Amino acid sequence: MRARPTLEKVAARAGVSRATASRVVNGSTRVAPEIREAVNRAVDELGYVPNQAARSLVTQRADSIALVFPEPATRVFSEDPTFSGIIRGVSMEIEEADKQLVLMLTGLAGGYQRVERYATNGHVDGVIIASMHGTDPLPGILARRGVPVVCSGRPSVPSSLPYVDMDNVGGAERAVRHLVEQGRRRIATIAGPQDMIAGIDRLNGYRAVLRDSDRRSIVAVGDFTRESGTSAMRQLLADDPELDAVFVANDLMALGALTALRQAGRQVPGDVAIVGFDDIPAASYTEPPLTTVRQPTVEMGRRLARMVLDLEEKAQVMLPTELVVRGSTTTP
Amino acid sequence: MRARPTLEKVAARAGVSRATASRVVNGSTRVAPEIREAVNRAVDELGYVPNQAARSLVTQRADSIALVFPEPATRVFSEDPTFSGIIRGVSMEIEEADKQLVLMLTGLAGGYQRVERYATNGHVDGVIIASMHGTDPLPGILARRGVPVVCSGRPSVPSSLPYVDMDNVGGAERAVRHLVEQGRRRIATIAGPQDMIAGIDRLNGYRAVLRDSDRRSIVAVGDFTRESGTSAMRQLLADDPELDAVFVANDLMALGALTALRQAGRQVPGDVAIVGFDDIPAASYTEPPLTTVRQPTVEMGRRLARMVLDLEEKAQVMLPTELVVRGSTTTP
DNA sequence: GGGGAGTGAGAGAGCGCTCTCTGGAAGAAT
DNA sequence: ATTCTTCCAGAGAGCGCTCTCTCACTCCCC
Repeated sequence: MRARPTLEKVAARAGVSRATASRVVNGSTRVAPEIREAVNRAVDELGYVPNQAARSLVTQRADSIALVFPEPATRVFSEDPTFSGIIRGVSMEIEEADKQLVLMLTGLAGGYQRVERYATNGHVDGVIIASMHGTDPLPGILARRGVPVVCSGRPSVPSSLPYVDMDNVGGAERAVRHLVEQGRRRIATIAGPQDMIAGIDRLNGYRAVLRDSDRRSIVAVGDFTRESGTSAMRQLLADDPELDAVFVANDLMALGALTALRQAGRQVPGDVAIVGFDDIPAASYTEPPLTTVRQPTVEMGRRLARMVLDLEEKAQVMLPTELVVRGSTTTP
Repeated sequence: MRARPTLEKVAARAGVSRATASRVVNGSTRVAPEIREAVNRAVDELGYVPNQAARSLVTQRADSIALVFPEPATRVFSEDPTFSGIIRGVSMEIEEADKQLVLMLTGLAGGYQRVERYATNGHVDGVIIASMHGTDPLPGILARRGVPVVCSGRPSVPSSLPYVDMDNVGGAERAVRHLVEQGRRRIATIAGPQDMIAGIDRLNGYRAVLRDSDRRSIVAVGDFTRESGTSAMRQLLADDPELDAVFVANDLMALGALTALRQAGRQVPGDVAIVGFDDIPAASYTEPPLTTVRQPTVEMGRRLARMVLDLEEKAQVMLPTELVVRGSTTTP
């Protein structure tokens, strides 16, 4: 491998000074066309690529941003495309801005310190935290340290930190209202973990609609895994065998609930209608296909990236969710 | 935000030279205990974190490695946990080595150039390419440029580049042999794309066993998506209504095939036995649960990372796969 | 024609760090 | 007591780049 050429070499070859070569490489307009031309030719001939470390050292910018996934998230990772959607969205924007994406899956122990150290030493220009738990201390720590931070999901304690959240409450309301409109009387819910904002909000949405429509709420709590959906559904059926609908706080649990309903001999949607949340690919392929609430995950990733890159103002943003009606709540 | 302290500041506070402070920070043993102590105290008090750019500039190392996913991979991403397994494995090793993971999802246009430029300018110490297509030119290009490269999956053109591959042939053979042992006579296959090494190898494994057991092969080709599994299955049923087993080259297509079989009124495993490949989570939850071939994806990620980090010798490695027998091929 | 404005290119000072080289002190060997 | 080792700390030279400052030159207007 030939040694990588330096700006010095390019300048020598083009017969100009290093400073001028730098100007051309960085696209300054204040360079005479013929000189610009000569430098560009030298760059091409030598295959020159700027050394990022040297550049970062003087500019104090890293041209890369970190995307942090706390451990609990990575576990769900495999079956839940929410995260891959966010990654895709973030990646697109980052790529467009010609920056780099550093992915950090914070391990079990010492994950925080690692991210904190990494983020505060000028490695990255900003951090996106795909935190599921609204009480995560990391965003606050980094913000205090002066690192630009944007969170996916609203922190559960009010703060001034920018975030991009999904309209979980609205989505849940629309889902439950849909069940009400279908004439369902006894509408239960399988809620998500109550230490995650998504879990809390979706339950709140459910409660709000039931209150307005004068029905009583029937609640079981799961942990967003398929298995927990199955056992929560069993519990609901035991608690209230007459229930005729269930709003499940995510699709994975809904898949589990579907299994429990089948085992219990309940027809879907005949006996029990079911709505999920997330619109994962599998939701289209269940029998019957699952009515669910779609989230703009890629868009979320894009917005997160644009904010942290300062391409748009850092703010507290709520993205709309959308009800996707399929066979699990209506007969064609 | 207070400015980040430099080594100079730490040295001044500890009353030593910058060189000595550097020695302590980098763990040299040739420093008197009391001085080491003093420096460490200064580091703590000041909250010093080394500036990576400056360090990279002089050491010529980047302390980070890139994980590249070509576009076709990212599309499957969402439903196929193979990639998240690899990411997890890579991430674990990288974290252990205290390096960073740069994730690059190469976009549609100009993805190669971008990765090439990025990797050859000293940004990263090595590149892991999660290439699905064995003909990908990127690994060769980078290797020629002197960048350490390791591929996931064997290149289809023989080369000396190191890779970590799954035993696709062996897995397919075991799967098909399992069908033979179950007394199945007419064993079809839904093959994967024949421009991907996994697709080719799995078909070869199928063919080898059929040849040995004196059966004729019945082949349809899909593209690893669920939909293609459905239509390939329909085609197979049309081609040979008497078939009593099908080996499907991945689970996603197997899920699709299951749908087609159900629609065609075939009992699984009564009329038709079915085996998939990958052991995605959904495979445990189909009705009946899917017999499939499990791949050590996390292990694959680890090995890839260890090789590119030079923690183990770069070689051409084949990881074993494992047949997981479930209800889609046997009745309890 | 002279002075000021404007423009383009070079010189050079660092950015924060590592690492070699040098020097001095202390202990071992003669 | 003197020389030789050994060991540890400091001095200083860069790593490759950006960016300010300076200077030379051209152009224009009065």
